[in-house]
Amino acid sequence: MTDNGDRTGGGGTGVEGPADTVAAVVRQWREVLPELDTEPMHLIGRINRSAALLRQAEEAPLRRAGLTRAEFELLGALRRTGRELTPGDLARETFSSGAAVTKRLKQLAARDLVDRRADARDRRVVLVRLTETGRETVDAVLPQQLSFEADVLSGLAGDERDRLAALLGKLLGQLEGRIPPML
Amino acid sequence: MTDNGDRTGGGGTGVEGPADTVAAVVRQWREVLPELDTEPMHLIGRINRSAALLRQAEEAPLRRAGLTRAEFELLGALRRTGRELTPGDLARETFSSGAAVTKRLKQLAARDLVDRRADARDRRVVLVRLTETGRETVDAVLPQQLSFEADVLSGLAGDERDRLAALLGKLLGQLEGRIPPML
DNA sequence: AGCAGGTGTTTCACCGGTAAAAGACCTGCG
DNA sequence: CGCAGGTCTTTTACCGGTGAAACACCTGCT
Repeated sequence: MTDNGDRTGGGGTGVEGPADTVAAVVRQWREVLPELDTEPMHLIGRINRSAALLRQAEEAPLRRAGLTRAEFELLGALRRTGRELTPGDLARETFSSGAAVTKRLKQLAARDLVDRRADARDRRVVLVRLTETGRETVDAVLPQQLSFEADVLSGLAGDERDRLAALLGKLLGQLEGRIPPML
Repeated sequence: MTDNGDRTGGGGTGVEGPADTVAAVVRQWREVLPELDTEPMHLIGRINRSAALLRQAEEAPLRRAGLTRAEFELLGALRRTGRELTPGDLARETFSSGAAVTKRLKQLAARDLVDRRADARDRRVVLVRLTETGRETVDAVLPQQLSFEADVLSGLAGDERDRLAALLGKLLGQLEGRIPPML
């Protein structure tokens, strides 16, 4: 029982919330299909769009370092766990297929950013670790990412950020609980 | 399997915030690079992860309709504007390259979901519109998407949703203002 | 009129991702 | 022991996306 979908309520045009792209899209849908409850779009559309813009913006520092986002996530997983990981681990950490990981590892190894060695106990298993340059690369790029992120987020007050993070955490909890086929 | 599964023992103190994936990742970074300001990660990591999970979850109804997400967005743009659009328009609406739009249009036209005709005034431009079946397809899928979205969002109280949407709108405003190289 | 330069669309060559099969190896059970 | 079945990684075949070039067409200037 979602509460009444039509929250135009006050009838006022103009005194709307944010004038972002998503709001415009939702408005179009409402005009064409007024019987639909378009409320969820505001939230989910904004999440998707924010994510897309953030990714795109963060591409810049990565390109400078000659890295793909996916490659960086792989290196990041190695860096933050501080251990050697197997390709399988990395696939799980980065939410991508094993095949993709293999391909990336091949390239990263060719550029001497990671190192692969066979596991002694189980020769099916490969152990991947950062090389010195790999570690340096991550440590050089990450602060740039973070400072960019902090910059973007500076448009929100500290407590707004906190509330936003908390609410997203709650939502994410729902999502991760609901869709847990993997992991 | 990685025999050293001692992640249980390591982090025993449980009274943390949301127990989502992002929190765990941030915690790892903080341990390895304590001097970094990892605050932004909470927010941006959650946005990215939520977006990824949402996309993945919404893939299901789309597959049932035999559509890709990108194809659906293209059809959706046509549906919600209610007009004929050119490939260029569609590229801008769906934030993808012209080449991608051309490819998708070819497939959608082959399946008789869209219709292309040359513009009379300017024979360079193509006008794309939904066919009857195209319209029906969108109108059948969209409510499923929305009801799924409403379902996911039902974990949040109404005012939480509103605040979340408002905060994201503010953030999105910043982003769209900051990165406007395109559009 | 004719052409230089601009715009809209498509084609081309390539890149990275995936699912499924193949390959290599372990392990437990008869 | 020896092999059937499972696990981990890589290979294969293909798919969709992109940037840049090609193509087709318009328009303004001389």
